[in-house]
Amino acid sequence: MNRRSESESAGPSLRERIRETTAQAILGAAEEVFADQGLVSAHMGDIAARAGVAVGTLYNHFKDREALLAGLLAARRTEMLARLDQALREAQDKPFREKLRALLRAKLSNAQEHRKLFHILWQGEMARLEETFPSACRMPAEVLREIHVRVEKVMKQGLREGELRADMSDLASVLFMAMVRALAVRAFILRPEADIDFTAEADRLLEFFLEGAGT
Amino acid sequence: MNRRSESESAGPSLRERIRETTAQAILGAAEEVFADQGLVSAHMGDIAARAGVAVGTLYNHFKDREALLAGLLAARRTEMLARLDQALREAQDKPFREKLRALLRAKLSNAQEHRKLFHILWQGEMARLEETFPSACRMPAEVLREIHVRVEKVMKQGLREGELRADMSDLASVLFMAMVRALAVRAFILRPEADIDFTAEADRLLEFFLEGAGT
Amino acid sequence: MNRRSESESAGPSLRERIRETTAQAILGAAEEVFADQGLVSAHMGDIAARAGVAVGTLYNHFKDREALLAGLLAARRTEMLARLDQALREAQDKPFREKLRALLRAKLSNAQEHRKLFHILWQGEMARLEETFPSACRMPAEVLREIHVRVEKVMKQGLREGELRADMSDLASVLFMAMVRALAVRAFILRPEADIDFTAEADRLLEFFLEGAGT
Amino acid sequence: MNRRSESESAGPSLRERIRETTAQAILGAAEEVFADQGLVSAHMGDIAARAGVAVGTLYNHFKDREALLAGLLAARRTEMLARLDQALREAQDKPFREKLRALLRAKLSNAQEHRKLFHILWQGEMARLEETFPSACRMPAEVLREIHVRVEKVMKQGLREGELRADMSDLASVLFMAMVRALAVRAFILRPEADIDFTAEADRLLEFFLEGAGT
DNA sequence: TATGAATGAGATTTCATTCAT
DNA sequence: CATGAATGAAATCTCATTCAT
Repeated sequence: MNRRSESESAGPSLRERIRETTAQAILGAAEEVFADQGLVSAHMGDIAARAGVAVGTLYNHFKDREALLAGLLAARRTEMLARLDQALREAQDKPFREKLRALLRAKLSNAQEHRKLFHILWQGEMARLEETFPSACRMPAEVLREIHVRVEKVMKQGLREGELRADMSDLASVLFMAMVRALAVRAFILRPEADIDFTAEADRLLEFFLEGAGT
Repeated sequence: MNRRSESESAGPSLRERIRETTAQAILGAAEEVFADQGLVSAHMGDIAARAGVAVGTLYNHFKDREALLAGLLAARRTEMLARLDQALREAQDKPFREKLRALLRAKLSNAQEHRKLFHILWQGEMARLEETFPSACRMPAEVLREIHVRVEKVMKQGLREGELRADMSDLASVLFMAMVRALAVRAFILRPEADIDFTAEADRLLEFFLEGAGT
Repeated sequence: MNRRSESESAGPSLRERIRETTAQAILGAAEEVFADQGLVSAHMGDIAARAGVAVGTLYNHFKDREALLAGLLAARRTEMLARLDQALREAQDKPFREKLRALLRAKLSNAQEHRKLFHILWQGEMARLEETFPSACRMPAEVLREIHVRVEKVMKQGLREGELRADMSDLASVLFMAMVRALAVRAFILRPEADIDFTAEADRLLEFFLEGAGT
Repeated sequence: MNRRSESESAGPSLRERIRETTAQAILGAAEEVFADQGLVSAHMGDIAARAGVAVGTLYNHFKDREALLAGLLAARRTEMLARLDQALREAQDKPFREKLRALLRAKLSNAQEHRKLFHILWQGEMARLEETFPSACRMPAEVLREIHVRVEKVMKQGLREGELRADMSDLASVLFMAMVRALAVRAFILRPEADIDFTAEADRLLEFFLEGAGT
């Protein structure tokens, strides 16, 4: 791969660091442009301009438009799942309710941080982009599934601990995620400028989920 | 809409009825193609072919691509709201719980019937299509708002009747709609072939909404 | 295919005739541009300009650049083979030498007429264009083979009539075609402006072929 | 070519020898890539990769893509003409027929050795690459002309010795070269894997050339 | 001198829209 | 009104060439 002898230090060469910086700049620009203009109207030229590089440079780092999107989604997905898993680890020995709260807060906090990309992710649940992005469009669904797996695991614990009704267990994860989605959409997309205290929101959501809206 | 008033007789002239038939055929084709290929990949040529007319004909009935989409959404929106309103009228004097159930069933039944368009509608909630469809893209949001208004009205009644907790009243409508959405997406989009008994689903959803998932 | 009722006459409609005219104009322009600028440097824009149409029009008639080249080659190939076959038919009962002369004259006359395309054809024998024109680049070789078949048939007759040496029979067709090629290249390509009497040339070539250059 | 004269010692300096080695490696790689992928599809990146250097290095040795091709052709042309001239020198006092045979064998042997480049050379006879390679594309024609000069000289001797017909003398060289080309194309390009005894082929070609195909 | 990432002009192709018939 | 061929702006991607390290 590289014939160059790593002269003395073990770390990456200067050139490699520059290359990595460019790649990150491109991903950052792609995140903004894809989110601002939508998956379809985001043009390579716009992304290049936002990243401050030439169009060709995009193609030095990503095979084509789809690979760029896929790279972006993959990078952010890794971050998000790491965040969720860390939250779960930290609440490892806590009871069901605490664990669910931890998961919820981690998700909302990550969603807020990447509110723009978040847009794309939830959108991908239904978008008909198989034609335009044969492979990248599958990732949102996969991400959702991976989140679902983690939620489901916590719900199982709730069942074991007798905190959850057995007759609703098949709906619990699905509806919980739907509620989270709704709050996030409302907070980060429909009112992006509002400064919402989502720890409080999270607690109310939890209560709603467990107790229901009835008296 | 109609540039010329019917010449002499009462009803619409033959010519106008033919015109109307063509327009309906175009809308039907548009619904299928927009839903099958997505809002972006649906091409005018495809729609014309599916409708069995020439492209030019599309432009005789709709100013441009966006007007066609807007026309489609407007037509279906009218149908849907009529359905909801009829259900509400029929349950006019019933208690909160019955009214909510009626609304829910009407919504799910309509969603199933137009599952394809439904796809577009929910998608439009977040899609970034302002560039591509400056005006049509606002309609999904408007439709959601109009549904919201009706749901909210029923929720108000629930509050008055003491069936709903006051401390969750601001979330009730939002989270209810989120749950409906989740069930509909699961039933009509993720498992389009499955034959689901959504009256039963509706009842479970109601119970979940009112009682919560906790024990 | 066409829903249109052929109103009265049996012939093609006006629209179809116009369409055909455009297609011919495009093929003509393609012939000139491909020949003038080479298979690779001939750009769709140039062809459209030469044909006096917009770029998009090219794509209404031919799927892509390669299909345009293929269409061009196919059209000319048909013409050429028809010419050769007609010449052979007219000389059907003549002796070997007359037949070969007829074939030779037909070939040279056709080559002169399409001297530009001729360029492409002979070039294709060796050009490495498999990448650029996966399918179209096979046609020149096929055309050569079809000419070869006809030449070979005449040579067989020469053998039967005792006019050809048996010990050279495997080389006869190949070398004959090589000579024809050389004369044509010299006459139509290297000296395109010269006005050469190729009936005389043809007779000398025949004599050379049969008697050799030696004394 | 060489910008600096050797510093002190007589032979070329080490640095110059290294430089020369790199240049040769580049030419070798260029020969393969140009021949394998064609004059147009051969990319600088491919050539650099095949040579085991970076793209930039190509430009340290050759001004641009065309200069690289020109350098390649020039190098091989020198080799080939040297080979022909040596063969002619060795047959200096031999009669016409022997000289022609010597020339023919030298040409075929060289063509076999550089069958790949050979491809390019013959192709260049007609390729329309003036646009792409304003100057390099003239070289194949020049090479052909230089070969022609040598063939013509031998033919003159044949005329003087009374071995050649005077009435065909203007065609003799052209048709002889055409025949050689045909055999070489057949042997080295259309059947590159076949192991052909081209000394025998050469003798048959000579006989055909002198005696003709007729009885 | 060697390196290889960045550059950007330019090529092909798509498709909403127009308009003569 | 229906038709469908023509239009051409706009998007993606390629690759020869440059130049800082």
